[in-house]
Amino acid sequence: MPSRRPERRNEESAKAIVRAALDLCREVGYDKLGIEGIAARAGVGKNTIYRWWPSKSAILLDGLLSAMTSAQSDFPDTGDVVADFKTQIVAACETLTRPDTAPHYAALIGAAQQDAELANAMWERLLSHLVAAAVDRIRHAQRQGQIRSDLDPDLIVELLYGPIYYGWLIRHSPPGREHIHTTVDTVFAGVAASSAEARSGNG
Amino acid sequence: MPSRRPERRNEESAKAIVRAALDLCREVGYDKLGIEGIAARAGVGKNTIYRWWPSKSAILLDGLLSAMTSAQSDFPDTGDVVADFKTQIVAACETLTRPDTAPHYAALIGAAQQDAELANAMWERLLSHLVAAAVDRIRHAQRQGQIRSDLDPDLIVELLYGPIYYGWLIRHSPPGREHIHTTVDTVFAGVAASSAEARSGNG
Amino acid sequence: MPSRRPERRNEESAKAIVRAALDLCREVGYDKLGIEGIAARAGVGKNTIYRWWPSKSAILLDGLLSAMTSAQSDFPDTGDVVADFKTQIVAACETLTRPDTAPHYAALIGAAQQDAELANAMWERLLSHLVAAAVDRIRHAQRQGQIRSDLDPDLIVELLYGPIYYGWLIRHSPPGREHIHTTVDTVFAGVAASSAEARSGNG
Amino acid sequence: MPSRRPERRNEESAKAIVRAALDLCREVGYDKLGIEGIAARAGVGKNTIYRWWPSKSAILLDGLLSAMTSAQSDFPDTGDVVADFKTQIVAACETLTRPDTAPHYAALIGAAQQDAELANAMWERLLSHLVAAAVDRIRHAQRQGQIRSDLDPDLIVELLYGPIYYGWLIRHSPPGREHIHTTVDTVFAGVAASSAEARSGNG
DNA sequence: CACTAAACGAGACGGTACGTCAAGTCTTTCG
DNA sequence: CGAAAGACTTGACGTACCGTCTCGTTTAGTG
Repeated sequence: MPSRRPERRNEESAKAIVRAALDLCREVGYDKLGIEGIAARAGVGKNTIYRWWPSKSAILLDGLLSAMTSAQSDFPDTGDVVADFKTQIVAACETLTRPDTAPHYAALIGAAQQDAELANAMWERLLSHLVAAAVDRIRHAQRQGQIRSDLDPDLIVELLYGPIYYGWLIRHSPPGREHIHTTVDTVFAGVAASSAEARSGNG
Repeated sequence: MPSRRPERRNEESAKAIVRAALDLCREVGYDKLGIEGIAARAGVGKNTIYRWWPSKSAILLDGLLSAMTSAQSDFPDTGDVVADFKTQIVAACETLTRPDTAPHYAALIGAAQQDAELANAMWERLLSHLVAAAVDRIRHAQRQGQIRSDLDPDLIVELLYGPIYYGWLIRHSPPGREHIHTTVDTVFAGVAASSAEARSGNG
Repeated sequence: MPSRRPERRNEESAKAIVRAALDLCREVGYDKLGIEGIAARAGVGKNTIYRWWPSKSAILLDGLLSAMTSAQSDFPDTGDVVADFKTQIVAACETLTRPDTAPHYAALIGAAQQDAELANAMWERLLSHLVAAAVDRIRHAQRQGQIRSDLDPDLIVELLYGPIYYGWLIRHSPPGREHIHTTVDTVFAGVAASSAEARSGNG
Repeated sequence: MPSRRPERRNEESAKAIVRAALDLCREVGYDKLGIEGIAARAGVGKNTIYRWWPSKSAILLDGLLSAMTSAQSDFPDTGDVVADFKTQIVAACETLTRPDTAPHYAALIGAAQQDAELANAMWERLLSHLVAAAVDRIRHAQRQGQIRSDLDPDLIVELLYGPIYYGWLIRHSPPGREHIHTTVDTVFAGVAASSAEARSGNG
């Protein structure tokens, strides 16, 4: 979705555009964010934007990514899977609370409901790495006997992250450290190997 | 949000407007849905729309509500809380899959990320009843000793519904019956009273 | 070309648009005249212009016509055809010299070289009446024996007006009264009935 | 207006540019003719055009001149001034009818109404020679007693060419041989020395 | 039953932003 | 080092909707 054409492109302009988009989005809101406003703020022609990005959401996605360079792929592995996930989720949830990422991320998730291409790009560039790392960590814990091995690691990721996103997107309450810890604890109580005898059939 | 003014209002036009909005939204997508299009399709003047609704999302919310008259407040209580939630969530998730509700609901959730008033209206009119009923059912199970009583019922609702919404909104995979059952089973394994000895919160 | 749709139209806006077009054309020139400028100057939305006129030239044509309400169809007939044409041509040539008509008329003639529809509209609304009146006057003089009756009246009109327009459009010298009189005298010397013996064959 | 800078200039490119301009003007019309289109068609960078010409009209003027190398300065002088002018005007009017010159010439005359520099260049490079030659021929005829010597030769040129241009630019009818001959005959009837007794100026 | 007042369809209005296009300038790259 | 290629800022284009505002025309509901 970004820089499809690797040819001679003014990186200064590109940065100014992404910066203007991020700032304006925070100031006026995603709905009132427009290409003209971004161009004016960035001191750039509209064409220069249209030349390199197909839509305002693509610009914001670029901006969001560059604001999220931390805690990406280095999933902690201390041996204690529960503690590791607490650490990781708390870190990941910064994106949902920091004022320079939260509104943009929420807006993009909202827009992605209407834009399959954006949804795909977000998955590819924003989430797939994190989810893959989490799945790996879970598999590792399963091999170590810490987690029931009959459960799909993807399901466990959903159980862990789902409540956070649900609270954030539907209930509009940003996730706090306490809340995350309780959630992770409760989920792991259900997936821990020690409770392998838990009812696994359906009713 | 709707019919705040109880004065003489043409119910035929109102129905035509809501119907036109629902149909057009499915046909052209929420983004390209516009008041002019709705008015034209409904054979109605634009003023008639603006007189009774403040925005396209308000119209869609009215339409979505009237398409969701089923399975609202009658939460089952068979004594088996796990089975009851499976039943209820499967029913509730129809909204996330039926083609006459899913796109509108997703669009509204997306739009609500930018519109606090809409978010509030959706909570009030769409979700609060369901969540309250679920909370009640959980409290009942807690009193019966089926669920650990040290857990906030709201948290449990999040654990149950969160993964579903996460899968739907973020991963864009509609929830299936199997998936729901597994999710509910796994969550209840963690919240069941029998696993009360599970670690309930370390640092 | 103007007001094709007679429906409810704001005449105040229409007047403001035509006035703004005339004024701006004089101030910045026809080439730099644009719909946006006219709209801004007239305090009007662009749509209101596009609704009633297809192009800037159509607006100017309307404006030019309303500035030329004088000396239209009342061709003088004093019995002296030469004097009558002097009177009439001098009057008609005001359009080519008055600062509130000359630049617009020149611009429209220029634009008409690239726009057959405009050319047609100008002929129909601007010139055909005048030419028809002149032809009538010539026919009358022919019946009275003042002008050779073997000559096409249209040719005589060309001989009379052609040099004026040529001087104006090609040589860019505005026609003066003396010049017009000399031209008319010289042409009538060639078409007068008294010189009927003039060589009429070709070489 | 053209090649002011005599430095190393690629004559192949120059020719390609002029050719492209002429062709494109005929194909898409003067209004839609643009520098970008010319550059693309000529396989040339835009800068190469801007380096040597200030505007599209300057390119077309160059092109038009090179397409009019015939019948320029060699005004016939057979002794019969009427026949000579018939010959000359018919030749000159080829420019107004040939499909490789007529549209460009009309476009340039139209554009010159808005561009004094272009108007000047056209007079200097296109017309002044022809008019000077015609004036010379008329002076010669006056000295020979064929034409009234009290008339300004310039006026006679206007009388001869004016009707042609008027018919072409205003009435949009290309000049035909018959029409030219009749016009010339009638004009000369008025200016011939034999009709010197014609009224030469009353009030 | 006429009268009045509103809600209605229609759509013109002043605006704003869209995405496209070309202008003329500037920079990079190649022959 | 001139020229091709083309990215750049600028700004107008014509379109599409916005939300507001008349218009006449129904249509209730009241006097």
